[in-house]
Amino acid sequence: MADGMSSEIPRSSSFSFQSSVHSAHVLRCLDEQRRCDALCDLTVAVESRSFRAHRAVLAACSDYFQSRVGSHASEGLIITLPEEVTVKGFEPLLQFAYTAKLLFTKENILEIHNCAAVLGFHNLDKACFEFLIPKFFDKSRGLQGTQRKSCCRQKKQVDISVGVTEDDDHHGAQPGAGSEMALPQRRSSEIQCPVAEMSLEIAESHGQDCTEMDVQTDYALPSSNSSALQLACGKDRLCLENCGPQMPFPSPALSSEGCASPCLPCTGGDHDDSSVCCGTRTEISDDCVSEVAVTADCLPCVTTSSASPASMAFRETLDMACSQPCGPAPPGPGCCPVAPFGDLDSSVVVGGDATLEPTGSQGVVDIIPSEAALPDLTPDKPGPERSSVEREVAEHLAKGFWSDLCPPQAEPLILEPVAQSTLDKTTDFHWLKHLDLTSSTGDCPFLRDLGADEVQLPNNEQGLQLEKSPQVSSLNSGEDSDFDTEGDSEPYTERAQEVQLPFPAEEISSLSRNDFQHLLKVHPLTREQLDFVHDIRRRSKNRVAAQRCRKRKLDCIQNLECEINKLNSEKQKLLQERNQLRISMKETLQKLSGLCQKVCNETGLVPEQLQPLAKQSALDGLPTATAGPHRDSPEQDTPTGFSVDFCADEVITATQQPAPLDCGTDRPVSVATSCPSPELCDPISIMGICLDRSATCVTDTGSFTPSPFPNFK
DNA sequence: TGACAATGTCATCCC
DNA sequence: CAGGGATGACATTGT
Repeated sequence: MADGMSSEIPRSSSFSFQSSVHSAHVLRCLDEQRRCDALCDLTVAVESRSFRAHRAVLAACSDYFQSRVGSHASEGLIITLPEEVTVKGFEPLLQFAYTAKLLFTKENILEIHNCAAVLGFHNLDKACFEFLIPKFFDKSRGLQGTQRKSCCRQKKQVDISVGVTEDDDHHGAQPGAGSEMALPQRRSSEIQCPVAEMSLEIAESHGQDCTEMDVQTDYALPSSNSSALQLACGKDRLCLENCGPQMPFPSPALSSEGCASPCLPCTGGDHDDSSVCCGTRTEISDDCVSEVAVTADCLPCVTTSSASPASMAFRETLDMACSQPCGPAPPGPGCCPVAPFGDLDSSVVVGGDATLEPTGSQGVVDIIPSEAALPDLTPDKPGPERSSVEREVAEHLAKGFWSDLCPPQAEPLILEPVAQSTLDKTTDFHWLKHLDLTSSTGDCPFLRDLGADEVQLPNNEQGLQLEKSPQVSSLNSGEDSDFDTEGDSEPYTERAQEVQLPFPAEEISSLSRNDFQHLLKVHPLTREQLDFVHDIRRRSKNRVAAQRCRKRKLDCIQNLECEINKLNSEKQKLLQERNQLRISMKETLQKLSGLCQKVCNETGLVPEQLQPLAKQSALDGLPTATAGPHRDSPEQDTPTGFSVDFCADEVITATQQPAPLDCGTDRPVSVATSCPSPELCDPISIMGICLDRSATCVTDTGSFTPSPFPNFK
């Protein structure tokens, strides 16, 4: 059985991990390097100032630098920018290049725009300036209208956030549009702008539609968040990346044709649903911050693809939210004000139900998994091809996944306590509690063990689910089948009619204990009725318990099989390691033999003259040297009682026959003091003996026996 | 028609 | 002590 399982383990599975926070981390590191002038290979001279930077970064952001640095290879390249480029305009652009954040004021926006145009800065011109500048200098709207409200009034700079600005505009324009409904949104914006300077956050890849957004909606310019755009693009797959701490909801303006930015290639999003086992690409996508794509050749089908109901439901909800009339209507849940770019950490609770709930004021998208969607994550049957490898990969990826969400080096998020607590939950797999792991996750190789071992529901919660959840599980679904199945329902029904139960028989098993007792109190029953009711309830409960028990048993068996596979693979590894060590030891021995021979030749010593050395060394360093007959080779016994146990081929023999080798006192290693044969008297052979003994001891016992010839190592 | 798996039920133990 | 969960054993049913 175990062998069968073992043989079914995909031997050549390939996996890929894609982290979208990586790019942000790299960018952050580059920015730090720039600030420290580390690894900077370019000096940009602007007016009277000079800026150190990395040419690769600037070349990647600017056509101008691309053309200027492309042909230069010198380290100390200095580029003097044209006169029309000013420090006031260039500095924010440089910062943008390293942070994707553009800090600007009304005073320097034009200069920035000018510099960006001259330098050919990507993703800025059409993306923002065509949108921002008219807003700044549009008399009808005016800067006053764009100023933030209470939350950001203390800012020294003119703080412009497109989303918030328009949000405020909106509030101002339609004060009567349900102030109560708008209140949470306003609170949200208050929460989300505690930063000293509000920066316009431009996603590098979703640029060119700000104007459209301007036309269609003024709410939420998604922060530097291409993922939201990708989501909103209505592409076939969920590909959310680089969400900020508060995931701005995709603007309806961007939800369809408005997204000009190419969605990043989401790995494996094109495959169909979870119907194929071999070659299936399994994705674990956080839908917001990072994406973990597991490509396994033969993993069982646990594919959360775009076609799965879970993700479909997710997207449907998003679409629905996107289609909300965010423009003139009061801001809906999806219309979050722009969030500080911050770090690419996540406060997004990921799940399957795709109900995007702004949890209070923090604007966190809280996606609660749904029991209805969950079964899609699980194959119908537990496949025998599950292995510990899968589990390990899943756990590893899950760990990396969440660690990606919460990189330890990240700056602390500015979150409401609620948001933080939500985040805390995410880091602890608590979100999985929302999944009905107690029932059917055993079918899911990626969730089964989490559900079984790590995500044990609290007792009360579990009991709640078992007793009250309408979608309790496949196990409890049996309760429903009590009265539906042909075998049981009719006798129950008939019997219920016979005893004239005053309440439906279904209630007997579906009610909790207290409710059941209350029911019995409310309805005075005869003895016959009471027996019948208790019988039904007992059998129903027992039926469910039996199902649970069987499932547990199966899970236990599978876990044990996984354990067997794991141990087998470990054993194979160790055997390979041992063989390699033996081979290397033999090579070392051969080299040593050559060296000894060389020593003999050069010094003119005969091998016998090296015997005292060998003897002394053996006595000093070889603890197993004993004087006694060799039990395996008595023919090698010497008159003095010393024997030489040496067989140069033993290494190879041991390699071919992995039977345990004796080491230590069982096989006394002795050194000849007299030479029964020239071969045994060869010092090289003697050293070889010792080394071989030493090697045997190391490989077989795991303990290291010091070589009697340390100088020859 | 027998083998096998799934499921229901009962008895029993334990909490 | 009653109620309920867990589990082994057996019976039944469907494939």
